[in-house]
Amino acid sequence: MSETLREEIRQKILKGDYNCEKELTLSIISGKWKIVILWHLGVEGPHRFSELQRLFPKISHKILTNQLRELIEDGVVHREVFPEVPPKVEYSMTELGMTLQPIVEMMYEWGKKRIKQIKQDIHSPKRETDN
Amino acid sequence: MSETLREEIRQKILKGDYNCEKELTLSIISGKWKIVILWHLGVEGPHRFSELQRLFPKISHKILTNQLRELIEDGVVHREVFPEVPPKVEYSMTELGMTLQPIVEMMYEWGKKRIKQIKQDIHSPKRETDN
DNA sequence: TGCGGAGGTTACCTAAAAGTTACTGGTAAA
DNA sequence: TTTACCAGTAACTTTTAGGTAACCTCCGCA
Repeated sequence: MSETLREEIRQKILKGDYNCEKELTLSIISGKWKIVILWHLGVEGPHRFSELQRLFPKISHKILTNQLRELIEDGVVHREVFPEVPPKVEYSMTELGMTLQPIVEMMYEWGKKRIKQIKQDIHSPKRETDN
Repeated sequence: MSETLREEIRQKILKGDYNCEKELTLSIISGKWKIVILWHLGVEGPHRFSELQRLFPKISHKILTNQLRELIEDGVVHREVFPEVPPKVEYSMTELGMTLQPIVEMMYEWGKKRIKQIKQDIHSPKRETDN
């Protein structure tokens, strides 16, 4: 069986531990590196492990594996091993994963705008009109 | 000064601790109860503290305060105290918060669809065609 | 024979998030 | 005069996510 969801999440669904369906979505993209990974795979196409490592120099080896595995278990990322001389493993978005892209995209846009605002607020004198 | 962002997040932005702007968005909605809170405030309008408590019986008093305060600090939720007999405090979405609604909505829709799929998968025999 | 590159695992540690419990203060109704 | 309601705070514990460092394998090559 190809897994489609982390067992832990499946349990939560069955037990009714989620207050609402959107928490499932959040469960899947929550993780310090997951949306960035999703974004790169979604926008730029497949990447191998070492490419991802280079993309995020601060992520540790283990954590990257970890984040990737969870994304795979949740069915949004696909892992393909090429039986080659030095092993080659490619990660790509699944069809399901691609359906997440619009959300990731919106989060990107929202964050970009918000950060712009914030930087402006920092550099311009604040008014004390509200509070 | 009315805060617009948790200090901790502001620091991350300034220090370049985010790999990407979308992580800011995630920082704001991440939290076990935040999107549900946002959803209710956004769709149903203002709620008082005790109403939210009744909405989510499993959340503890302190955690609810906590989640609300972070949402307030991040500028997406507004807190209004009515100086009344038994204290009354109302929480509502800010304008900024409302701009998050489409994202919350999409996450809701995505989660709903996905859970439907998963429940079907659980109840119907699986094919072993892939993997 | 022993190094290096690719991807992976394990044991362990730390920090942050979530949760519990018990307290505050004011008033209104029993 | 005691209880209940409403919102909040402080002290403390538990859980979980993230992170470090060391190890493994397979093969190819110097």
